[in-house]
Amino acid sequence: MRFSKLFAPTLKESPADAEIPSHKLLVRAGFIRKKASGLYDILPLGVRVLLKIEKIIREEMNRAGAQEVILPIMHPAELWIESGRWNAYGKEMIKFEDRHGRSYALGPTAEEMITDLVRKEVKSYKDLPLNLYQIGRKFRDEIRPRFGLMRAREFIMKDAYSFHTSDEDAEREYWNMYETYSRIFSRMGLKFKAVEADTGEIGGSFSHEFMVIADTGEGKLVFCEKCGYAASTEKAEAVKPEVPESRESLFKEIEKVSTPNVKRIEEVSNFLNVPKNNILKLLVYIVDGKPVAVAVRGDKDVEETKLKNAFKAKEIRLATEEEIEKFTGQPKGFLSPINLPIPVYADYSVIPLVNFVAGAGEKDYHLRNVNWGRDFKVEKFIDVAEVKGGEPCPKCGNPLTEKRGIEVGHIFKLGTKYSKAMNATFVDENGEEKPIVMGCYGIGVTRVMAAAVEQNYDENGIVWTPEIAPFEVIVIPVNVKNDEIRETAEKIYEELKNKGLDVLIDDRNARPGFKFKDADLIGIPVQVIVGKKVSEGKVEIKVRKTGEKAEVPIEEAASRTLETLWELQSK
RNA sequence: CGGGGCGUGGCGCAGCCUGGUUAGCGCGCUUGGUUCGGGACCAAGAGGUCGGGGGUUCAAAUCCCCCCGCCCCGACCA
Repeated sequence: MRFSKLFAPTLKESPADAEIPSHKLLVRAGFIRKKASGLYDILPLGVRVLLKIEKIIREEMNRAGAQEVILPIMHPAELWIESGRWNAYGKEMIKFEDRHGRSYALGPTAEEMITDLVRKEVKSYKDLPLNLYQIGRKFRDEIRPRFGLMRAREFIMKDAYSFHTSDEDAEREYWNMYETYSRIFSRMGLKFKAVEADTGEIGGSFSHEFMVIADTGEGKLVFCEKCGYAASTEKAEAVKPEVPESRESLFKEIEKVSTPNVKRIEEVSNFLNVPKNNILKLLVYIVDGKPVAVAVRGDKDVEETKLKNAFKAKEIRLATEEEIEKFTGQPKGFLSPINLPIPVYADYSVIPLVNFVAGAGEKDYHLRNVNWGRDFKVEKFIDVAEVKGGEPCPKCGNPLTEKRGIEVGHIFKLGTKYSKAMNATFVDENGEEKPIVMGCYGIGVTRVMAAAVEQNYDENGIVWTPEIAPFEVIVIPVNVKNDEIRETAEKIYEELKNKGLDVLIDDRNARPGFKFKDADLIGIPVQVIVGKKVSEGKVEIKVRKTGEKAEVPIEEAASRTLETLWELQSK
């Protein structure tokens, strides 16, 4: 490809509406343009990267035995009504009608569509197992699209669905996909972690998220360097503490203290000079319409996904101030677990607490030396606090490491949720009709592109790994008006193309500095710079990532470039 | 949905508070020339319904109201 013909409008300045590096750089370097909130034009450079990402995905999915299909983006409403998700999926789904008044949705995911296909065509155990995937656009009307490609309303996803005669076989495929995903992200040169995850809207029994480690990630994860345990904080389990021996003997008398206008844990801690971890934080949640009190240690945060799961609830939310007063008869900010008219569920972190501070149930007062069991009843101890770095690993006890990550892949073992709802069955060896057991597996293709940038950039621009770079090499003649330089560059360009590389030649009549800036910004991994030293028979090979330069004889330029790429890939 | 911010040539911004001639600046673009190893310089140009609508006023980019778009924070610590 010749740069003079390439539609890659680069910008000197970052767009005003971009916040995170991947968004700024992808726009600046001419990979994407915003069309509207959460909607992006993808320009040729962006398409090149996406195609490379898709190529790796296809190769690995095919190798794993999956087969590609293309399903409509327009989903008939009936299927979603049948699965019960037409309303359950909610406002995130874009719905519309055709001229006949028939309802459709723009597919946010395709369990219904694929299950419909398979239930019609698959009748016997002999047709199973089956793993079908597609790579295409998905639509989700996000509450708040943000961070460029990271959370867009239209995006490209690879979604795969597998079908099995048994739970065991579905599990086998689950791990097959786990391995496949690991290979996919490794091949892309990304630093990632597979973490145990919540199953969320999709449902199913267990799942893993593949997270690309990056500070700007929306997700948090913890992992154990020792035993390999890794989980999303939406899922990570806390170690259940022992009830302290003879704790009753330590109990002191409750003492009521005046705490005028002191509400927040931070304020209480300072005012009473008590560490946050000896204060009870009491929250009122509305769990599927019913109020419950949730107690956690003062220095902990409630992880709402864990809470939702602990109650097997459909919907949970914090109570409003009015609701709190209505259901508890106590003022917000001074809630006491004592004599609460609603049940108190306590997080594991409350178990070891003795003589702690809690609200007094009346304005401007707290209590010291409160003890669960003696002063109030705990309905049940549940694990609902967010696990943080430094806390013990639930598997081996080693302190956990905490990182932020971008979810680029998610695999689920679905079980029979959809096959039962949609009556997708097969006949087994004994002539018995059974529901098909399913799994599903997604990769956010456009998000991978953003995540890759988020993980690989510097002050000069993007630094692509060779595997997904839009071009593997750029040949830069520093002055195209100099015949010797131009001709040498053209020769090397042809040679590199003949070696099968994706190569760009910057044949623009521009100053060298201008070309260097663009090459760095776009992030092409290897630059072959053809300058004045051609007269001495030499050109320069520069590695974008490290800035290392090597002078090589013209004849070796192509082979040395190839070697350089090899080295970059093996790292 | 709640809160905050922004909207001025293609891009990034100033001007607005305190209304007053031709609405500025940098980048980019066009033409000519000089340059040519880290986003050159000189000269001459083109390009704007100041997001939209309504209002106040002799006069509105500027003040008021409504709407639209975009961004950020939040929808959590009782």
